[in-house]
Amino acid sequence: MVKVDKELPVAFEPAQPLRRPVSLGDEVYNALFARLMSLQIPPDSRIKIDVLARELGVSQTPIREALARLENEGLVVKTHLIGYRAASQLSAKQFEDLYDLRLLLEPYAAEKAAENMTPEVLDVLRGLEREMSAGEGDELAYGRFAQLDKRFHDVIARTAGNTLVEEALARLHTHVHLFRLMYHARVTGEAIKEHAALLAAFESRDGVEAARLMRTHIKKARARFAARLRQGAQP
Amino acid sequence: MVKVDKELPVAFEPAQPLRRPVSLGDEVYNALFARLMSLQIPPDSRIKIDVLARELGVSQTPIREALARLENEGLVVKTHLIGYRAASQLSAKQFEDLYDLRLLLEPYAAEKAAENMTPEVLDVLRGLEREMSAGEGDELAYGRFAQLDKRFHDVIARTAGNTLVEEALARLHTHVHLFRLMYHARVTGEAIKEHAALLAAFESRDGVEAARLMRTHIKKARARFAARLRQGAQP
DNA sequence: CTGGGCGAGATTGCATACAGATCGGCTGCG
DNA sequence: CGCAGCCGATCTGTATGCAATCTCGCCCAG
Repeated sequence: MVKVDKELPVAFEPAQPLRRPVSLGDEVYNALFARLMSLQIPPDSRIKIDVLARELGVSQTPIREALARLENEGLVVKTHLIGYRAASQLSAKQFEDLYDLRLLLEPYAAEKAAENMTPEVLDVLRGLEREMSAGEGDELAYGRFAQLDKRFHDVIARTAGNTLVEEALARLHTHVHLFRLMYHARVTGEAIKEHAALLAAFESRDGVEAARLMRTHIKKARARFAARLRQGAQP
Repeated sequence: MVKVDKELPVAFEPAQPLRRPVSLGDEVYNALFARLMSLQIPPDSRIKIDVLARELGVSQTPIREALARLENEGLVVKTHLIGYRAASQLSAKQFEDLYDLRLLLEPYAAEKAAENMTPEVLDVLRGLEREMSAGEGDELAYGRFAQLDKRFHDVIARTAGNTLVEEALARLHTHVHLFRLMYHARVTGEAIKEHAALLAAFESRDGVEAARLMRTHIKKARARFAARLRQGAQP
């Protein structure tokens, strides 16, 4: 009981001492996650446990476990005695809520990240920015841009050093990703400029400036999608 | 018992067409949640599926489902081929992270709540405050105070109208609750005064003031627990 | 006599197959 | 055309075999 103080620091050690074989449930989770993210399983479509079990060649137990996890993350919804189905597309209200929350978290993350910035992380961020710039103009590669952008923000969140904030943001980003795939606003040019400005703030470790830039970045991103939404863009 | 939990959702979701029979998994979840919250299952202790199955008189499937949900909420952790165990007590670092996050979310929630405040919600909040004041000085009833305080904040989060923020905060509050039970700082007097001030801001629908008051309330709460932590208080 | 390494039994979770219950749709009758 | 009842599909929950881990006693070296 009093060992709490001893064990907790260990939980933060970077290296995992033992590599356990992954559970089937995890594999199923990853498979489903990928299918949802690629819209291979479209929103609102039913997800049948036994079909998946046959398809993936496993029993129903790991499927259930994976679906339970996905439900908690809001990617699928469950109705008792009816079954699971992929979550609906975000409504306008949910979209606003999501960006409000991002506006609360991401500037903070940027500020902390700027303070904790290391040359290594900076290199990673520069690399991601370079890849995003390289693909500019290529409309087909938008999915790739979205992935890189997600990574960019995830790295910042991780560098901030607050695990809870990092997890909360990771959760949001998956939804943003789905939203993007449906209403793919091809406004990568602006986003790239905003990322570059952020990088400059990170280089000089200016937390206040990084927070400010992130705030405007998120606001502008929201505005870009909101315009798209009002136009009634269809997938 | 105040029907806060029942009445508020109704206000936001007017018509629930059908009351489906609750699934066993949900019941198991509630049972486990209660045991964890009451420390009947202490932190770091192993949670054996088959033992629970016999104890609750159900099979292993619903137990697994409940545990999967609890894992996503961070209340239990799973190690592949080892099993589940109750989550560890928060470390000092995690405690700081948690309060940083609360500081980001709760002032925002208070501001929005003030803007959306209705007489009905105000009544509920007043009722909760009254109950908390009534129990003042009674050390044994601290667990009860903690519950009321949690409700108080939950109602505010719900009134803010941002579901994502509400969910994020709900998640944090469960951890705060556990933390409190271990290091029960009996400083209810101060908290009650801060709640009263908040109520005044809600009455006048002053969002900016509510946000400010909430910020100081959270900061002071953090300071109260931090002092307790440094003293090395034991459960 | 003490301490460390090793292995077998017991324990536990993982995965599968199966039975019961419920829902939704289809068909046929009024 | 509408409604009632049946049937297939599907989910929920149970029982069981299997694989991996942990525990603890044994043996051997120092």
